[in-house]
Amino acid sequence: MEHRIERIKKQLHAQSYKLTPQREATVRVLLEREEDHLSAEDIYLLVKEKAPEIGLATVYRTLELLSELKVVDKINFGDGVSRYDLRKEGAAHFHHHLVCMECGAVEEIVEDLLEDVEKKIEDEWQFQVKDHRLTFHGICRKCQQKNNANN
Amino acid sequence: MEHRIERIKKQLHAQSYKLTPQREATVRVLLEREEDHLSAEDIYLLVKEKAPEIGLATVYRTLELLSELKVVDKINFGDGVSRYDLRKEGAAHFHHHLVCMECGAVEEIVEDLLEDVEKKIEDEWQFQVKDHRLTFHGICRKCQQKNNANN
DNA sequence: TTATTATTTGTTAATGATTATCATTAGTTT
DNA sequence: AAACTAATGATAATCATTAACAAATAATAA
Ligand SMILES: [Mn+2]
Ligand SMILES: [Mn+2]
Ligand SMILES: [Zn+2]
Ligand SMILES: [Zn+2]
Repeated sequence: MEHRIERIKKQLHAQSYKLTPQREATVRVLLEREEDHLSAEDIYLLVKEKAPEIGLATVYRTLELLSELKVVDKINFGDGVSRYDLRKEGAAHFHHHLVCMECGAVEEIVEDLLEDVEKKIEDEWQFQVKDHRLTFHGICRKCQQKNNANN
Repeated sequence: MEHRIERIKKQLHAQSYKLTPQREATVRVLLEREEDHLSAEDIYLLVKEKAPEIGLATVYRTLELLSELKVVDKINFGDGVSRYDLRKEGAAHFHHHLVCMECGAVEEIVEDLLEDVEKKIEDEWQFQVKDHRLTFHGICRKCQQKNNANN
């Protein structure tokens, strides 16, 4: 944890930004809830527990900044809000998601499944891939079992 | 064109919805601009040229309805608006996109590049895939050439 | 140190996309 | 025609995000 904060601090300094207490508190929340996919509002409420004086705009600003630094990725699952997702340490590409259409659960896939596809895109479409977004919509394991039980 | 409208009409009737003049005008705009990725507002302005009396809310309602019927897919490229994209006729899955980070151009890939990946997801994650969203972010052919010329 | 300048923050107001409300219209069924 | 239902258009409401701006904080110069 401290290790990752140190690294983010360095990334900020490299662009001559500072790791202010507000920014640190925000990063800590993101680290603590790494599995989740929190909205700005969610994050704001959690940061408030650590730093009650923080303002919502600061959280938005921090998340924007962390997006620029590619510390977080901003995603949209189609409900009306943006969600912020910590990049896996050292990952070149954004990880994938499995979204259950029944229960809404979101599972992460860290393994990069798109290497072959990207090669194809670069070769056949002459498009130079920098990053990707991949989400599967379907039925999660739990819901499949639940459905089978009720039949 | 007429053929596709007929088919959409049948899909609507199958759920006992009607193809009203407003809905038809909206569908016609979507067909005429099939390559594009229009926002609700964009579509509203285009429909107004055919049917000036139409209201914005009706356009939203129609797009919502067409989404339910899977005639269109609602997507979000990260600017603040939802965009609506006609499904390719008979396609089981949503097509892919290449978004240029420099000029913003959006290219479509109709070929399904994810069959192997989906098989893997189903086998190794026990997740039953119904659909997917795949977008690549990078540099389009044109911008690559432009960049090379300037070096 | 003190004065000056640049960053960052919190509060608040503004914006802009989407949704809800509701009276009106069009279409169907008796 | 009367009664009922579905769909529409105008408008107001909602809600996430951004902008504005004065106050606080940190960095730098004098
Ligand atoms: Mn994730
Ligand atoms: Mn498309
Ligand atoms: Zn589920
Ligand atoms: Zn380009």
